[in-house]
Parts: sequence; structure tokens; C-alpha cells
Amino acid sequence: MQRTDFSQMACSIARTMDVIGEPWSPLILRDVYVGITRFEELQRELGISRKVLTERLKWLVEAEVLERHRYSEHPPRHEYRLTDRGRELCDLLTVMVRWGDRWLAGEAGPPVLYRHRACGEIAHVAPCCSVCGEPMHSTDLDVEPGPGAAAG
Amino acid sequence: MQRTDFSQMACSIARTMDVIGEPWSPLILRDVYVGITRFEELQRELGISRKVLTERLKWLVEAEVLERHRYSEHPPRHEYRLTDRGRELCDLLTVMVRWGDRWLAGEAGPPVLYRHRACGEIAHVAPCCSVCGEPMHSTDLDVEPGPGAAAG
DNA sequence: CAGCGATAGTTCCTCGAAGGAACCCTCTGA
DNA sequence: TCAGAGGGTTCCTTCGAGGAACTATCGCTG
Repeated sequence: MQRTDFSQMACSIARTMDVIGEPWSPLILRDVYVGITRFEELQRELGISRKVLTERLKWLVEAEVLERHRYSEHPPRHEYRLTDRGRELCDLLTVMVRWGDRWLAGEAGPPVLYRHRACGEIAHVAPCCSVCGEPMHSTDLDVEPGPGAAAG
Repeated sequence: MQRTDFSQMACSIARTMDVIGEPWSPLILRDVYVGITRFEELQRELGISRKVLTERLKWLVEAEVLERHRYSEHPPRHEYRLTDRGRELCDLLTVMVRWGDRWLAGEAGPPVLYRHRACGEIAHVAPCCSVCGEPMHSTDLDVEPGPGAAAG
């Protein structure tokens, strides 16, 4: 996709960006998430070039974020579905939404609102600590080498 | 940067990807976050082309995610710092890390561990509801049009 | 059974962005 | 006065994005 190979870097940000490191992929995932699952629909909705859409879908299927599912044999028809991996990527999308809403939405306000089914309220996502449950921001973290760190 | 203009779309994912929708920007932010703040350092650390680094830094400064700060008059020397906007983008990076750790780290395990300063434990970020505090995944959400939705 | 439309791509062409190497300028310290 | 670091800029090549046109299969309708 891009010239540099980010997938081999010892960094989970780089490896994630290797999968969705251009703007169309997250938008494709968003659309699949809301039920726009077919090639033609996606192309119309996004206004993406058919060529690029073909490439991205192939890439996302290879990355096991989407799967291509045949829903009709005659004629052969496909739809794209989120895998578990893909569904968890959508959590990342909700965090993107939050940042975009906060810093880029401007006067008009957020284009979309999210209602948390569990509590019934309009809400946004907040980053919390998996251990203690308290808010967890990048400024609250200390970084340490992990088992997969490059040999030093 | 890319040919299509994502900044004008009525979607906070698109607008966010307009800012960091290629792999280098998140890596630059990560480095600035951990204290690698100068052009030469960044270039060496990332292995990025000087030309592309120049472009990305300019772009991130324009997007008000970084600011260029002169720390020496004679000779003129600069460092790049995170703005508030940028610091909040780092929260997004921690979520990317989490996904990458989970799905792309493989046998070796995560390259980096994060210790939550508040509780002292190695932890990862978990998406929670800003209202009720319970876990909030993309599958727990209902989507509604917001004030900034395109006229329909 | 001819023609049309929907689905799902593929091919071709052009232009801009990525990568890399080389070059430039300023200032400092030996 | 010359090497070296900091911080870029310029130039060249190649690859990917975007867009338009083309292909192929099947179902429906007149």
C-alpha cells in the first residue's frame, strides 16, 4: 500500500497503521458496521474509486478484519462482514469519533450521536484502565519494554 | 496529502483520518510523546525520509496537534511539542496499541507495556461509557443523527 | 429471446505523493 | 578554518490514487 513496510516494526501503532493507515479503510469499516456491506453500496456511499475499493476490501479481508461472504449462488453475490478483529477495530473508530467530535466538529457539533444501550444515554467513549477502572489518559502512563520488544 | 479531501466530510472518523490518516503521523506523535522532539532525532529514530518528515511536521503543526518551539536563538533550534489536541490524540494511540497488541503482536507478545500511574499496575486501555462508566463497545451502541449531520 | 439493469469487478491512463540521495545554510567548538 | 550537528530543501524515480470506461453474469420484462 505504502512504500515503507510498517508491519515489521516492533510497535503496535505501526502495525495497526499498516492495516488501517490510510483514510478509506476506517470509513469502509464504519459503513460495514452500520450495515452497508456490498461493493456497489460502499462505492456509492463513499464516493471512492472502484479500483481503490477493490484493493482496500482485498487488503482488509487478508488482514482478517473483514470476511467476504457469498449470500447468493446464482447470481454470485457477496457481502463483507466484520470479523471479531474487525468488530474490535470499531472500538478504535469510536475513539476516533470522540476526538474528531471534540476538536474538528466546529460550530455545527458532532454529525452523529451514540446512545449506550446499557444505560440508554447519549454518551461518548472514555479511556479507562483495564485494572482499576479509573480514567486512563496517555499522560497517566509510564512506558516499559514488553516481551515483544526488539532485542536491545 | 491524499487526493480526496476528507476534512469536509460530515464524519468525525473521516476528519480525524484527514489529520492522521497515514502511518507516519501517529508514529511521530508517539515519538514526541516519549520525548523525541527534534527533527534529527525523529528522522533517525523513524527512518523516515527527511522530505516526508518535513511535510508531516508542517501538517501536524497546521492541524494544531504539534507546536514548533524554538529552544535556542543562537543557533536557531527547534523542538516539537504536543498541544492539548495532540495529547488527546495520544489517547487514541493507546487504543491503537491495545488493538495491535491483541491481534498483531503474535508469539512474542506486546513490544511495550503500560503502567497506569494511578494504580501502579500494568494495564491497557478499555473503552468505557462517559455517562455510566460501564464498558462500551461498538456493538453496544445505537447511532443517531447529531446536530452537525448533513441536511437530509 | 433481445434488451436493460443490478452486482461486482478489471483495465487503462494521468498525476501527485513517497522514498531516497544529494545539497544547502547557519552556527559552534577545536 | 574546518569538521560537524541541526534543520531543512531540491531533484529524481517509482508507485498508488482517482476517475472513466469496459467486462461479465444473471434475472426480469416486454
